[in-house]
Amino acid sequence: MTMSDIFDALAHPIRREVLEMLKLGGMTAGEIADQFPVSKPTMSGHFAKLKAAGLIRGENRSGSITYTLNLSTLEEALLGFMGRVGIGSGEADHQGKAGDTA
Amino acid sequence: MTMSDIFDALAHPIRREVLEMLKLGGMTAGEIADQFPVSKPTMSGHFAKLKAAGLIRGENRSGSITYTLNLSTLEEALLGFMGRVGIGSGEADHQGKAGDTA
DNA sequence: AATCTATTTCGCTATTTAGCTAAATGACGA
DNA sequence: TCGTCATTTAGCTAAATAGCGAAATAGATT
Repeated sequence: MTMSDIFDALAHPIRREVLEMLKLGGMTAGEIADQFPVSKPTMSGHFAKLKAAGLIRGENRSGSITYTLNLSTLEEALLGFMGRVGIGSGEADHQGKAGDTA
Repeated sequence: MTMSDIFDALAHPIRREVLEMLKLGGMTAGEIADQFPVSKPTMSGHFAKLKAAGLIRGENRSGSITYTLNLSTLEEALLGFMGRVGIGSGEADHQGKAGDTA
């Protein structure tokens, strides 16, 4: 659940797409896997990374596993990083704003 | 400069830290490299990736190279992705800026 | 030109990641 | 229990990534 876990998880296009799909609601591992041209074990590995990063949650529901998006983790990580590089609301850092001498 | 380039660039902690450092202003390659416990050739490789992703710009200034943060690329990518997963303004899919699936 | 400094490119090795098939696990229905 | 479906784990290979030291390049300075 560290910051690096999260950015590692986001590094793979398939994993980013999985997150996008889950935006619309929970889906089972199989349903998700069917949308991608890789094997199910490979997809299972992607799910494991997303789960390790805290970006999705798996719920065991009657024989299959439904994954749901954990939006708050993602939001916290991305907004936090954006703040640190100076994007968005000024809650980035407490001292000098960008723009002074290099 | 694709979406994947950007997220690949963000995957490495050193590269994320470089971006944070540059928030305060431009720095030369050597100045940046001195802050990290890896060799200069290794840092040079990190700069190359950040540059390929469009996240920094290098300016040749009197014998050394000053890198500056290209905030707009980063902002566009992160806000775009956040929009796609449903973070931020309710608008989910704005305009696809990256059609990469590789 | 010769040299010095800053940075990158070139080989090279070690580690990590992504993908596969095959086998194992877990839950469910007959 | 037996078989079946859904998913994960195990074991492997190929490719990508990160790191290094040595050498090459590019600008300045002498």
